[in-house]
Amino acid sequence: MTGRPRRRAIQEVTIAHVAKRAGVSGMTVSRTLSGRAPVGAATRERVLRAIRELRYQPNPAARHLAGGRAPRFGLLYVNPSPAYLSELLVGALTQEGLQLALAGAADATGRRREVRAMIRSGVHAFLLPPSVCDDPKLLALLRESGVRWVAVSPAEPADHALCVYVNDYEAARTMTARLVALGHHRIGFIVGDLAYRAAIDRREGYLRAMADAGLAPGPLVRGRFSFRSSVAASERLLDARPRCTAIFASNDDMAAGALAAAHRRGLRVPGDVSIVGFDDSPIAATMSPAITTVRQPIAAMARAAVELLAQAVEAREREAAPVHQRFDCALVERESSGPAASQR
Amino acid sequence: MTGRPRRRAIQEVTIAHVAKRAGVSGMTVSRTLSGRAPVGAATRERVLRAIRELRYQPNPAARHLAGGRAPRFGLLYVNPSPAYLSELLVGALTQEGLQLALAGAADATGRRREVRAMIRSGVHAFLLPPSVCDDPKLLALLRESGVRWVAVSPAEPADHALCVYVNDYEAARTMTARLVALGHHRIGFIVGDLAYRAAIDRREGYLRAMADAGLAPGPLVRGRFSFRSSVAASERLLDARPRCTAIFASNDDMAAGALAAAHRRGLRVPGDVSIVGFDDSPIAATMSPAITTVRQPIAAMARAAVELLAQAVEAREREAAPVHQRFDCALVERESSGPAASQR
DNA sequence: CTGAAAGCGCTTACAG
DNA sequence: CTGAAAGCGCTTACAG
Repeated sequence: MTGRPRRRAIQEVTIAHVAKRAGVSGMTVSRTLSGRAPVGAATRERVLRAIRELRYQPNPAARHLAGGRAPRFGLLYVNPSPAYLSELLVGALTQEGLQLALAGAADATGRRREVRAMIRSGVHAFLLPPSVCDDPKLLALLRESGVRWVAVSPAEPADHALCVYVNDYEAARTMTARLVALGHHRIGFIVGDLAYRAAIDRREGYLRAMADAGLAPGPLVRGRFSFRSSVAASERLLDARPRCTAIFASNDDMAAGALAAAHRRGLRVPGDVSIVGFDDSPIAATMSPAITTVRQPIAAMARAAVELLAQAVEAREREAAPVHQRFDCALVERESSGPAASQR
Repeated sequence: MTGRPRRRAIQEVTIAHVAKRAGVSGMTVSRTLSGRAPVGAATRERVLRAIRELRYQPNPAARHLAGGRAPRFGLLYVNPSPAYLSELLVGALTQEGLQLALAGAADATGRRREVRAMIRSGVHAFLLPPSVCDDPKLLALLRESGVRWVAVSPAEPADHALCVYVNDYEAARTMTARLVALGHHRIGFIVGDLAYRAAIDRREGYLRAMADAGLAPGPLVRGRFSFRSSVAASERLLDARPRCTAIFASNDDMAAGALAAAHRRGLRVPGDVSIVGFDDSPIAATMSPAITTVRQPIAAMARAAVELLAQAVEAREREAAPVHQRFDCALVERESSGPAASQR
């Protein structure tokens, strides 16, 4: 007689069920799944079929405990835009079974304290979004602790063994070229906060495209990435003569500010002036007219970042080969841009 | 001699270290931590001290495996605002060691498929944000599967054993009363999409406050929660005579639309007309003037939701006592509201 | 009030 | 190419 089980299962189908059905040991199932050791072709087939038939799904907690795989990752965030954070999280959490510990201390000291606590509780690796990944003290702490990290859009890719980032330069160049193709010759540019690499790269991309088109760069004014900073800057831009037929703002908040400024001046968008932004933040689709902008593949970057990290942790080498993965942006053409007035 | 360990530890300090230092068994440490069984006061003290001295942090994966605690939760999302989703995630992930599986299928059928897969992989319970929690077929599936869920701001709280929601009615009443206190007697209202309970409750709260103040409800116009829908509606509101001195929009996107309409009409905000919204979405702080609005404690609700769910799962009863937890909103006064013109 | 044993589901050595 | 054993860190029965 079977004594009643001393413990109740937490999962209906385990590796043991699969093994039994395939007529092999649990080991072989594990190996088939991981691909980390040779398995005979016929055996492999039987195992895979059993997995399919039973709809087996491995238990991440058990994997974590047994092998230090299915790692627990930490994500530190500092006051990012909510849209950015949510895309980052959605992208990262796509990884099946990933355990993510979040920390968002306000100051750098608190952040280091949280990191220490996370490491003690078994966090294997960290995902560092912009600005967090540029804190040298934090990086030093991670280095000492022998813990891995991947930087997302860092200021200085060279500081990191693993990083994913976006080609701001190329995207700004493409956007500018698109405006030129629409017949715009005088294109104003609103610079962002030059403390960020992205602001610099976007400006460079714009300048390159203007030079390539044989055009004089339109007036450049300085914003601080905020709606408010942009309104005044945009009014200066709109008052300059000859007037710009297009304005390229370094982010969407500033593009929205330019839109407001244009409305105050009684200008139609895009009839009198085209306005474009960067980031595809929620405000871009919300405004009326909806703003043409550049979309970063944030979720894809987060997914790739998690993937890189998982591989690095699995490899278990002290110094993995550095990987710097660059992602391309996409133009999102909406209503705020159109042919230059002279072309209509 | 000590043979080299056959396996490397994945954690520096485990429950065994704590037990040894406190001179007790691992069991006693576990009991001290869980509070699920009596432990002598003196023993308890020693254990707690050892935990502090060694900075012990329990391993969530081991807990999950051993007890079915530290549960794995699923979060289904459907196209929410990114700000809402990120706050929800941040709030939920506050729970130490929580494993969260995300799914965001576009259609209801895909969603049910994802839910089935998650259940098979050991997800214990689900967090259902608005609109997902109002899908009867999905609820039926969860019910059949014997799985728990908590609804966040459902249309019909009565459909759920566990839910957290916000007091939209009360918040709208408070906001309206605040405008009245600022001297506004003619307050226009932009209704949202009445398919949502929130839209209805906000309107009712507004009407209640006007009645309480002995004021005739100002013109009510209909929007669809979008910026665009609001611009035309607001222009009608602003053209009505006697003119409103304040406009209360049922969400921030519509308040931003009202702001744009006021600017087009050459009206100053809040000099000529006050404009307020609801939600404290990113656009509210971005616009200039920054929009006065109502802030929902989304992260706190998510935290509470996870807590409720964890308790329900732990209790392991088929039918836990229903808990409907209501949260209060906070007024966020920014620049877009001020005293009525007549009061200045 | 406290503990020795068994087990959660998986993977890593170690053998064949 | 395959498997029996041990173990990851914790908790749940079962005894005292």
